[in-house]
Amino acid sequence: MSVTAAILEANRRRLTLVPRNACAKRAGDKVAPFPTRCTTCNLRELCLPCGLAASDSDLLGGLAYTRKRMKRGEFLFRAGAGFDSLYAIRTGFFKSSVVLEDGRDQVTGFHMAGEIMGMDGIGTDSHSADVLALEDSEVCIIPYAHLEEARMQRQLQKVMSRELVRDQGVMLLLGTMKAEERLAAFLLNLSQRFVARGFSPLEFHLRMTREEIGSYLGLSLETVSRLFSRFQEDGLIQVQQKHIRIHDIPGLKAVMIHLND
Amino acid sequence: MSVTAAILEANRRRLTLVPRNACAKRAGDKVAPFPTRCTTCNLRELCLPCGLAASDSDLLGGLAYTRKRMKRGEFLFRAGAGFDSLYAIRTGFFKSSVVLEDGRDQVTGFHMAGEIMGMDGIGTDSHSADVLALEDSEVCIIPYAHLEEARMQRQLQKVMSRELVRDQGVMLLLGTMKAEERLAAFLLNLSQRFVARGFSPLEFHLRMTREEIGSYLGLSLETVSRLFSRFQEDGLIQVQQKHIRIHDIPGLKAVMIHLND
DNA sequence: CTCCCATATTGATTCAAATCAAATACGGCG
DNA sequence: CGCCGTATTTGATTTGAATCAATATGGGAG
Repeated sequence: MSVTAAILEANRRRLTLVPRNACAKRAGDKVAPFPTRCTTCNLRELCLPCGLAASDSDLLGGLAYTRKRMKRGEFLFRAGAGFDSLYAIRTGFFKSSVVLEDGRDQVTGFHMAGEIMGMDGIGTDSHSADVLALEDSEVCIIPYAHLEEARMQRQLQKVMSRELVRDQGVMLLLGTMKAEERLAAFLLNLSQRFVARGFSPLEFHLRMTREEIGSYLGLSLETVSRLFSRFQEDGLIQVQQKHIRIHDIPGLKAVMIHLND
Repeated sequence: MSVTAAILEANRRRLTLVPRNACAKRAGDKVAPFPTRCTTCNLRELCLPCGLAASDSDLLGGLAYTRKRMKRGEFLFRAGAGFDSLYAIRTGFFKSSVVLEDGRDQVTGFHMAGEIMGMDGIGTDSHSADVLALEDSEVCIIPYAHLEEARMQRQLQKVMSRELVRDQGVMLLLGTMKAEERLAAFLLNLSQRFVARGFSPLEFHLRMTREEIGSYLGLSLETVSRLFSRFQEDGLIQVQQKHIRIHDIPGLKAVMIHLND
């Protein structure tokens, strides 16, 4: 696989794993009254890639987890909070970000259904980033202590490894790409992630603001806005506020890898 | 812990884990004739953080691994190569990098004694980055398939999680910091990693070129060179080619978090 | 020991993107 | 339904860093 393709693929592959058996319910708020069983989850396809798919249905059969509903604008966890659990997104959209003392912050990722969040907490037993719901969402709570099954451990390592590869892609983007290349890469990445979830790859709603896109891409919000306008003028996309329609995927790829010299 | 401190700490904590028992020797080249035992390794302190330290000495006792010597300029592995093993650095210095089609490349990390490399390969069974020895080095080969012990699995997850946190720090650096802040953060990070290994935090030799530093920091080599000169004029450091002497740690921290407005 | 090539420094100029500054458009709420 | 605050677009200007260019320095090969 080419490196560019690898970057594009990275997010699509950031798939989910499932927890070991039913979790203890967490103290208090907004959790589902009963655990949800993995066998009836409509994210099964996305949630059980590679190793844990068909061949391990015996394991799958016994799995269930506690859900938690989140309102838009609510934090799943904050940097510094203690680490207990991983979170698999059932529905919704999240952003993660880290903050510097002086207030500058950097969006480090956007997350959608089937993806795992919270792995930053494993190493130090506390989270290093904030995670915020960008729309009303629902997550599965996967207590880390309950991940004992060896197949689960391996699966988690795969997910974490892919996250490392995805981060390499972001570093490449931030370190070597020009503004227009960054935005093109961003749109292509979103497109691939949507199609992997059964949504149209050519038409979707952005859940984040221009400012959040800019933060993620290391650009000012004005630059993001201008680039959307320019891409539209060039016939690559159609933009109306947060609604995006992609007209020319090859054209965006050409912008991204700078073939348009 | 503050975010800035977290960034600085991230690399220091990127510590090693040990493999499960003696590994089969690999076909052919430059490996040590006999496996090296963990109990006699002088990186033990660095290699066995947290959970696997004193309390797990029973596990430690049985551990040994195959070593491999590397010459400066040699690749440990290339992007696309199949994944078998993780590598713990015994001695030496490495850089990892990813390459885009058009030749642009990005240094994604520098690695020194006690750190683990190769975790990018776990997710897809093939490596996504190149890893190159920047000086004559020696690594321990840790076949991934041999990591069965649950404590080892947990330990690996901790190491990978810290790598994720470290990457967040790099994204913050690339996404929000100005050139001088990036170089200050880089020097402070190196300083902390050296001191954790028993070297002076105030005086060290850079193993990488200005171009490699620039690539890692998302800057041109000329900018890196100019900033070294400016830091020297400002009395923060003393530079003579690759030899660095730090004179003012607080000053560098002030540059990094932009307190000098 | 000396030559040679890669590496590093420094200067001049250009350029991409940030910042500063309005104006406009939405979306949520009373 | 209209108001208000937030988000977005667009324009003007500044600026930080890249690029282009010319030396200088040093380490390694022979």
